[in-house]
Amino acid sequence: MAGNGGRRVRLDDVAAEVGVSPASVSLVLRGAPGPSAETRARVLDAAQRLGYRPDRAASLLARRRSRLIGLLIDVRSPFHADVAEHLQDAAEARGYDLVLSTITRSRGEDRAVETLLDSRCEALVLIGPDAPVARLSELAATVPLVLLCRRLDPPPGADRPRPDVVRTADEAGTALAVDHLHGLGHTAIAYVDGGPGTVAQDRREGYLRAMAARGLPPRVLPGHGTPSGTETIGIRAAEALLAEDDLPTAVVAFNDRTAVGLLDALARNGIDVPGRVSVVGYDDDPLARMAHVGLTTVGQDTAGLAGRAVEAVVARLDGDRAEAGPEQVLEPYLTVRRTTAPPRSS
Amino acid sequence: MAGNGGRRVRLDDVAAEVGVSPASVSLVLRGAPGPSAETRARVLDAAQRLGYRPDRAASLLARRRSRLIGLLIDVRSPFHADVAEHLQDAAEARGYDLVLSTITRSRGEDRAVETLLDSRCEALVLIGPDAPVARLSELAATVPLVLLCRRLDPPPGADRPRPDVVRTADEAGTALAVDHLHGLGHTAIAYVDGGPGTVAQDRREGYLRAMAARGLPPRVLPGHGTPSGTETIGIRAAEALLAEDDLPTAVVAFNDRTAVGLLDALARNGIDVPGRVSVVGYDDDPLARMAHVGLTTVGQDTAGLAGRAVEAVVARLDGDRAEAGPEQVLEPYLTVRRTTAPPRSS
DNA sequence: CCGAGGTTTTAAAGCGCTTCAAACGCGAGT
DNA sequence: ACTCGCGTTTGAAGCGCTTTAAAACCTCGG
Repeated sequence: MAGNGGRRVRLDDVAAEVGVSPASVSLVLRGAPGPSAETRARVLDAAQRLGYRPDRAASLLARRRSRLIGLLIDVRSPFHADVAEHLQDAAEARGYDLVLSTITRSRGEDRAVETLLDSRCEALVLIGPDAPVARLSELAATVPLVLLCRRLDPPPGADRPRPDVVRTADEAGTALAVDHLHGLGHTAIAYVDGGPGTVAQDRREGYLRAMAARGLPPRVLPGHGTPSGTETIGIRAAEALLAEDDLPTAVVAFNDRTAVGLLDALARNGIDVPGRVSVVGYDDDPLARMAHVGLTTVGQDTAGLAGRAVEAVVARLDGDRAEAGPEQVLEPYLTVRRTTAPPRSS
Repeated sequence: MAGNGGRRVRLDDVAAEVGVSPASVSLVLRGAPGPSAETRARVLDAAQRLGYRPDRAASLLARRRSRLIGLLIDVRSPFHADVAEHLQDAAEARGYDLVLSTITRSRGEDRAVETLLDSRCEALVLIGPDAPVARLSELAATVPLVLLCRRLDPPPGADRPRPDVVRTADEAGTALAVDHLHGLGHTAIAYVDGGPGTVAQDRREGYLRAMAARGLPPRVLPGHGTPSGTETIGIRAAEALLAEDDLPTAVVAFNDRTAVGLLDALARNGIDVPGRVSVVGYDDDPLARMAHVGLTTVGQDTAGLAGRAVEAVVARLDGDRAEAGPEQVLEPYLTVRRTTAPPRSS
């Protein structure tokens, strides 16, 4: 539209065009009450005609409140991307905006968080951060903080500031997987672990408890030595299983990526899935949904997680809650695809 | 550090603490020349002690130039993430900062670009945008624009504003793949196409020309009907190949994801790779690098692309170039992994 | 002891927008 | 006619930082 050669259109330009004060224009453009219907129409028209676009920096600076929520994600994770999208929507619905900052090889969590703080965020949402509890508690003292998909363990002293926590019941997730397999008739169900980290802990714990509850012998394949939750772990696990020549009829993996590694190694060795071995993953990664993978997996309610996170933020910011609310724990769900079936009728 | 209960520390607070003017503090903090060594030290110390963090919005607003480059990416693409990281570094080295905006399901290219414009970006870099040439040309009239990995075809009229273009020679990429396979002794080399789009066009063209140059009969498997460049295309292609019972000894895929689909479908049907069929992908996706995939693939010089893009931006912004420079075309390179081998000797 | 010439420091004017108290009309009430 | 209240508009004071022109200070040679 504006094929003008010069400067960018400012609020004042619009005001001048219409013949009202900048104040009125500002009110109209933000839908604030006050201006009459006629003024509204004229301002809106002029703004449109001139191709006016408000300057975010200026607006941000002038506003008393920024209504900005900072989100820390790892841009490489599809799960994070998914949550981010839902957060975006949920925040918008509550009149907030999202600023996101991603961690990269050359940019750790701390730096990314600093960026967010510098951007006038009123609250922070961190998805599965690695930072130690002490650091998180310290941060929570500075700014309302929500931890997504990460327990706070061990909890900081009762007098220490404490972030809100929204997460999935990961214990229940692996239990769900065991349930499903047991329901199909499996009894020899192994588990591929995902390394340290609270999430991996919970999932393993859930598996162990579910097995115990059914009187089944657990079998955990260690997941250390490689980056947590990667394909490599799955490959190693498959190799270990094959070497021992003692295949279970089903395997639950910590993670979809790990499950995919497992799947691939099994295929290479001519082990039919789900004919000979059933496999269940965790995360409902796009990877799992890929047509040729069709991995049965445990999914998390990303929309729900996002919604709760925003609610927690709003409760602190708009409500009067100064303290963290109770931990919010959502239930995972099982998506059955093509990698699970009853054990071979021997 | 700052366990203070109150407001955030401002520039003035630091100034007051040290006993100098805010102006001096500003100068010191930005490393501008002027302040004496002693003042520097005292200011730095105070800033540190008070835990001062400059407010980006305010700083941005006050600065004459924003020195901000807007980057449009699709957060789901690992390739984009990779480029973004290099761009970050390259920009920083030139004294620029990156603002990134991602396209999502509910947020098209246009909206994402608007966000960038609202953020005071002085220039925009778009990675493989879908927008039509006319729209891009229009945008280029508003702000210096760099197109990454996307030809401008057909070129807008000579009098129309024109973005800079930095891309990989995709024709050369598939030619490289054909070279490699032919060098190994393959002559029956098929190609799995990737749908419409300039990139897919170039790659197909490169394949066809390379085959023709060697007097080999081309064989293109169509890639339409499904989202461009996905696993599904590869699976369909494999099925088509198997149905015809006329397997080539090698296949070049438009894309790594497509190649992976192909690989998987072949494995399911007991076709050994690379024993019976060699496969080459394109993109050097993390997917391809996964240990159990080991896909031979054509890679792009992401660091180079990023560097050129930033150079183009700087040339327009700091240099005096008002017009777009010549199109920059970088050479792709081949990474040989485990999916290619000489054809079965027979 | 003065002023030139250089180095440091600072006052003050914004950047483009929001906000809030105050001003302004205008018909109703007295 | 005069005040009151109400819906609408606006002047002006910032938001926290940068920047520039000018002031203040210093060192020296004359």
